[in-house]
Amino acid sequence: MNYTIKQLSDLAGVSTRTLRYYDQIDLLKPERINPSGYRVYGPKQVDLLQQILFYRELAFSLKEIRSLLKSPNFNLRDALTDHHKKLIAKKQHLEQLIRTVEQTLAAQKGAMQMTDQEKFEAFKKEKLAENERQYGKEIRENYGKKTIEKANKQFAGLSQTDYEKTQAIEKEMFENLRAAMQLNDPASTAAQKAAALHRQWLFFFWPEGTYSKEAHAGLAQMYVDDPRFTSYYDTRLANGAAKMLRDAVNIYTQQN
Amino acid sequence: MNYTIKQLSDLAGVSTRTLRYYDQIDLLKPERINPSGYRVYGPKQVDLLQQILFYRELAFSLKEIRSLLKSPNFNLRDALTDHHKKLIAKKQHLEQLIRTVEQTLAAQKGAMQMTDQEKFEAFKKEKLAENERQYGKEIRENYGKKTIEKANKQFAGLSQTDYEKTQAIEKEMFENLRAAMQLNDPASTAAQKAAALHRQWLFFFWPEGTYSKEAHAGLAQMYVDDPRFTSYYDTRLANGAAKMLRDAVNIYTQQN
DNA sequence: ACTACGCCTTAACGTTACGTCAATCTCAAG
DNA sequence: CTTGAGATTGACGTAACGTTAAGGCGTAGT
Repeated sequence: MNYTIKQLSDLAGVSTRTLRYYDQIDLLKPERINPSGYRVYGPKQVDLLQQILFYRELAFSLKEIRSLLKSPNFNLRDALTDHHKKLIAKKQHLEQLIRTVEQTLAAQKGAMQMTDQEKFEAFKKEKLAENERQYGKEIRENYGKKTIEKANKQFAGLSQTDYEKTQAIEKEMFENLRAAMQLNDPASTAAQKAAALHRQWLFFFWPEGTYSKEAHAGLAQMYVDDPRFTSYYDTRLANGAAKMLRDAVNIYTQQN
Repeated sequence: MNYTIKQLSDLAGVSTRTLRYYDQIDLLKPERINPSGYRVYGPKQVDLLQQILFYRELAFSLKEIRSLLKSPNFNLRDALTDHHKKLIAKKQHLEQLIRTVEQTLAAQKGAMQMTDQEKFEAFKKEKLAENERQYGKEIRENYGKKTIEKANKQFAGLSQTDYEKTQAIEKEMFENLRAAMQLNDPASTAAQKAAALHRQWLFFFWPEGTYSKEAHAGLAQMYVDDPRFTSYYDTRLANGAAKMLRDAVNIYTQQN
């Protein structure tokens, strides 16, 4: 039973290029070469190819396969054990990746819902603060203090008491975050308190049931990745505030 | 805050080659080039690099990252979802690989233990059969039938009754396998019966507690991969017998 | 015999994300 | 002025083939 390159490639389900390549790298040489220069494969080559493809499916590199099949004392056991370790490591890496992507996705979702209800609340608040800085005096003069506070509450969609709570929580969080910045330690008590307060703060803005550790950690990551978010924190405290909060939240969500 | 290529590379923890490459592929261009041809990076580039590295950690390709960061309506959500799918697929593939490697390892282990107790039993049996064919008559004449049977038993380390059981089981298995070969269907009742009998047969030879589905499936795979094993089955029935048994065992171990 | 068509050959570039020289130029310090 | 660190471009190497390109067999139909 002799085969041309095409016949063998059809038989084994690989391309002819693959077989030529295997020839080239001395992995699978044809039995002989006919007068016209054609490669001729015999049954031994068929068997060998099967072996090769078997190990290839196990994601061994061709170089490894060559070693395995060539070395007389072919140490399959060790090679398999070693290979197994590598695969496990790869898998764990992949799982980490997937977790990160899920976090980012969750944060995205959170952010989307926020923009759905009229853009990220932090921006709203920022705008409100800006508005007040710029026009507050004027408005207050015209309509009185109560009018503008009421407007602010409505803009954020919060009740009077809730609005006051978020203000207080955010203030306290910033204080703790400032302390954490001085300690430069995201694991410090201050930093962890800031993370916990951030969580509390989020509960006022995120739709019910939206909160999850992943979304929280993901959002914190977004604070660092998206310059618009970063500025919100960095301008209020100092450069690196967003990073500090992210690191604190990462630790916080991992521990709780 | 301007940086030379080395400074930025130290800051970000990547090589200068990487930065030159990113420049080359239009992923991250320096802010400007100074009169001596040096690359000069500014804060915007630092931010961009951070973004790039963030997505790179998520295992996005550089091409994808470029699209993500360049397109104005950069659709992170869809990209992430898509990416997530790919990662999951990769992970499942890896898990399949790991299972296969584990099966192969388990089979190896089984085979090793067998060789530890004097080489794979099937070979022993083969040798015994050969011995009997070649010298059986002579021995029988000299020592009588009982002597040789006793020798066989001892060789395999089995008691008299166990020895007879294995003989019966193997015979029945071969009959079912033969039927399966004619049907050419590893899912057929005959094939599945053969697989079950093969399992029973193994129990006599494998050390207690050694049996597992993985080891069983792995051993069956070895029957196909190792020509010595293949021949034991193929010569007793027909070409393809080892494959049929493997396929049957694969189905069997998956279903039970 | 001629031609067409399928299969064969080698050669060589493309892919990914850089690592690693090599040859040469610039800069700051001693 | 020398020296050594750091800068530049250029080019090869990596893994496992896919994909042309240009040209030589083989055989079947006209």
